[in-house]
Amino acid sequence: MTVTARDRLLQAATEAFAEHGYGATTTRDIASRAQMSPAAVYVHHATKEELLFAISLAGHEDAMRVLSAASAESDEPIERIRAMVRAFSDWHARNSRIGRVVQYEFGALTPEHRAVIADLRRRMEQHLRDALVAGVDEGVLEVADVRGTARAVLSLSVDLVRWFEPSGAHTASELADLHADLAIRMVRAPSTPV
Amino acid sequence: MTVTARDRLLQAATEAFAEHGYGATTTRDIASRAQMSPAAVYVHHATKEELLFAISLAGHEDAMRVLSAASAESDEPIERIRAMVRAFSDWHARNSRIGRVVQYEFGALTPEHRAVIADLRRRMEQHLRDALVAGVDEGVLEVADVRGTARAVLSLSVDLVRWFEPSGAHTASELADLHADLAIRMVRAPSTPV
DNA sequence: GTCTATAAATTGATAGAC
DNA sequence: GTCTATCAATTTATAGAC
Repeated sequence: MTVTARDRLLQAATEAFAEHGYGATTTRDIASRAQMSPAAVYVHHATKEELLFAISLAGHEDAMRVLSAASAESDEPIERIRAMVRAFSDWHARNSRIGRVVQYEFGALTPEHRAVIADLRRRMEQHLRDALVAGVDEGVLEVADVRGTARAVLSLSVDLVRWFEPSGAHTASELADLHADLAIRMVRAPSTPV
Repeated sequence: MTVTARDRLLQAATEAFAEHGYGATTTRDIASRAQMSPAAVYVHHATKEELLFAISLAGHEDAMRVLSAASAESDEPIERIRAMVRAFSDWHARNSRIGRVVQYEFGALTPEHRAVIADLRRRMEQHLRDALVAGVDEGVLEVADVRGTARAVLSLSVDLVRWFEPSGAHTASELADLHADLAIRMVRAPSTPV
């Protein structure tokens, strides 16, 4: 895999956006991080917003891919949800800078781009809701408010991008395992054996 | 309570920072929202960052006050934690724009101001950790990782500022009750009666 | 404490050479 | 596809009148 100028540019923009936010990031800062001139940025993307959209779309698609793969690991609701939360937290921890752009810069997208991303988000949330409903139907989960609980479970995974540091108290794996455990405790029917 | 120009300014800046982020907000935008000239902003605060610090400090102190008050409601660990999570989620839902500035613009502060805010945050987290440890000692809670679980419980309350809308599917009260319930399920010892 | 006017620097994006 | 140079607009912040 050759690292192209376009790759360097996306990497540089991701770091800059994650560090200062989209609006506060200058194209000169991006260019400097990617070791190119300010003008070279515009060879690859017409506007700064198009750069953001490319990063946000790829990030959302990768997160969705990871969530779907985890969902397919098991047919049993508890193990399925455990795998989904573990994978989602793990992804956000290992890709915390992309995650920050993905989660915090949604409002900076154009209305057209925002609609594309909103659809991806809806599908991710629906994926988790489906798993919760299946578990309730099988009687192994007890979830009074599926919509709110799905949001809460996702909050657990997503919010870590706000503070996670690889050098911190937990590795990505440790945090993912902890979150998976906590999520299961949030939704498991009391009668279910551990 | 008279609404002073300074109040209008803080209110305007909070809304602008929450909507576009600190870096992307212009002093002209703030002035226009507060119905004053661009120059009038500088009568009340020397720099844009001082405005941010004033908002962030007041927000953190108010959240801390709410958390402490809730903690004092009960001596029993489960009810204490239920009250703390309910109050913290409720505050973030009812003050979601202040919450967004408080949570997302930490990095935009000067190192000196950042240190002040970091200390307040440490104390809030410690407050919740103390309640968890007390519950474990009394045998009503089962928490393998106090530090990680405290963070996770706070994530539940904090992350809602990213998406909460008063016109949405849940009111602030409903969401706060749900989060309090979910948090208790995360930490309660299985043997404890509901 | 408010305004108008403006300084001084920085911004996103483009022109044109190589 | 990269660069240097630059435009036109916008930025934070200030000067000075009222």
